[in-house]
Amino acid sequence: MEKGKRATIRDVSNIAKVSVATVSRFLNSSGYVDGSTAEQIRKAIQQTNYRVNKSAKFLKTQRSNQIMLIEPDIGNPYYAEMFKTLQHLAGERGYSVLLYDSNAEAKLELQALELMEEIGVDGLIYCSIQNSEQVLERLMTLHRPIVVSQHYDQLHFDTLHSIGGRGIYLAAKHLIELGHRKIAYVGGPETSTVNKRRKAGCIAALGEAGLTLEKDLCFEMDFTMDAGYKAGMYVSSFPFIPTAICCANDIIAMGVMQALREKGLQVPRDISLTGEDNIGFARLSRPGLTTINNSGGEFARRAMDLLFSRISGEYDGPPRDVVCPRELIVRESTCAPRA
Amino acid sequence: MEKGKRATIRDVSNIAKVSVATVSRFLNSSGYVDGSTAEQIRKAIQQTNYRVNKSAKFLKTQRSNQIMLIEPDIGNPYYAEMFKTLQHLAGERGYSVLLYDSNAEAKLELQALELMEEIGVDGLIYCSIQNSEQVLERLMTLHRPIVVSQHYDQLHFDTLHSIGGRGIYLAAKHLIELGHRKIAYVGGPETSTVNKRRKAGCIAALGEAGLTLEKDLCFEMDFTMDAGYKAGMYVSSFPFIPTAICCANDIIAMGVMQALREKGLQVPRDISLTGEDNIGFARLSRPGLTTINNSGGEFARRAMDLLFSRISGEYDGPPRDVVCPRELIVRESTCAPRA
DNA sequence: ATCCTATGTGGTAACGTTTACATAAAACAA
DNA sequence: TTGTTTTATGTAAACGTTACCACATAGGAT
Repeated sequence: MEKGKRATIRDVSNIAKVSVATVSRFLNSSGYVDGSTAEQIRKAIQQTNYRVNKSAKFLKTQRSNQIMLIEPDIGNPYYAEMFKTLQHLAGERGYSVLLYDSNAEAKLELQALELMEEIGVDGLIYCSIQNSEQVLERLMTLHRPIVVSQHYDQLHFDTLHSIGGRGIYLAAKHLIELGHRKIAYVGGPETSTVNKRRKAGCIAALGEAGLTLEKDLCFEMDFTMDAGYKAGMYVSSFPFIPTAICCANDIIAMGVMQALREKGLQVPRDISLTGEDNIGFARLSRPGLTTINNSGGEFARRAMDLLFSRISGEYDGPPRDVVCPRELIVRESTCAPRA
Repeated sequence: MEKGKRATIRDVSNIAKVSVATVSRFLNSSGYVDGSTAEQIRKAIQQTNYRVNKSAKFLKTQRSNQIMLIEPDIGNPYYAEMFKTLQHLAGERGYSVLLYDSNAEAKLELQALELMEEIGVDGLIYCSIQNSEQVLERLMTLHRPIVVSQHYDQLHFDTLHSIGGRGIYLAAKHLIELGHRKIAYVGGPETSTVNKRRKAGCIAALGEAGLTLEKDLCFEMDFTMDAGYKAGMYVSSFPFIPTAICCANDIIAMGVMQALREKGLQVPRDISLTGEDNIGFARLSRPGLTTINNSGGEFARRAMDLLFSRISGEYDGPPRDVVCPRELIVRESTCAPRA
């Protein structure tokens, strides 16, 4: 073995005085290898500091033992938790996770898919807040297991809509049951499918109570704290402010809360506030934010199950549509409106 | 080409009626290829939906065009920003970034290094808040460009200590200049090198003013919001509370702020508060947090420069030690103490 | 006419694995 | 004994690239 160069299986086999095939069998526990031989090989590996070359292995086996996660913003604690859990679970099965942050841009999503093909990952978990036709088409040409975080009427892949309208529906319903009638909605970009669904959830809850979402109480901007802050500043300058605000996620709600506080409005006395995602900051904020438990970790677990049942070949049927259950977490940011 | 299988360079060459060598030259712009031939190849690629197989390419070239980022907590916005910037910059040079979240555990860091060798990444950016001898040793056996986020007295790798004691020093100095004399420190785990440096920075500033860090005003727990919250609850129950608290990072400060608020103490009127990192939440909190600008993006940019100068072979000298400049950002969470 | 250089193309040996397939000894059954 | 199964090992052909080498043609310069 040359100095400075990486040891190969051949180096090991030479030192252990066996064939490469035997070393390979030893490494993969695939086939017979004698105890004393194994000991020789172990020594040789130790001595050479040998590590398998994954690329060569993949080339032969066509299994990369990698999965890819595409998500729009790793700065969002929801996705950070998802990634961490995913990495952990994948690790247990000998897989690693390739994270691609799409910044919510379709162009970058497409780039990620290119990369994925070139690398030959075994599966994909695709989370997006928009809905690019082009991406969808590309996804279909990928002949690999895929889990998508959105529901499609015509199912092509396994879907897991942890991000649907159900959560906001529950939150809005909670507000209505508390007695609120004038409720605002602060969501993400109008074009975002996630936003559409969440808004629809809000409207549905209002509808059941014979209420409507007033046009000037519906803010569709961005899934960020900044956007929430702006919406909060805006709405609190109205002559007749709503008694409650239903936000499409927690960080928007944090922004809104900030703005209200600056305007001298108290949550929940003057105005009730709800979020969705149950991120750490929501729990520790003051008042604690009433929100929807939408755990990135829980999503990761279910997505992993779906993905691996396909990768392992255990399941090979039609696309499945799994709904991530959700529950309302009532904290101090909501109460009955003042009479 | 078989149906359902991935197209190879051979499929392309067959359809375009040229040799694989020519196709390879075309793909890599390495060598002559006639205009009309190029057109044929282009068509064939289109038709077969061909994508290069990175593993095979790597096997031959020994370049993976991947770099790895190891960091302790992607849930921390500082690291999230670092990753995003890194992915962006790397993408511009045709590289992709493999993120490994170590959860601040040495065991996982070692796993990451194993993976890195097996995959054969071209470079590593290693961020850690501890200092495992074992990891350090392992790093030295890796014959690849490495950038480390800590300063070592004996330099073995390029280092970039964006995370040093300088920031806290500036913050503490700021507090002292405002007139504070009784200052508390809330940091991370005692064993963490980062914590040690930051604490040292705090002590240094105090020392210059002839002050010391009182033992019962020094809290070393964790770099989390929860820990900050606990420390805040604790310190505010003292009979003589300090007039200022110097936190080792922003999320600790957020936790402290929460606790103080619950205890009825006003920031900064009753107590001044500083953080470090300048994360988004710090800017939007109320009052805005006085902090140290320690941008993950800036770190990423510098780390990338260091790493690529080595990967490209442009630089091959002794290890370099780069200091990330830092600046105090004064917001509303600090003011002079009440007389 | 001859030589040189620039242009264009193909053949093929690696790169480091895995995995039939072949071979052989040992263990066991009849 | 003989035949069968189990255990143990080696040989060599892929996997999809790249890059070195050889070769061929064309156009210019001498």
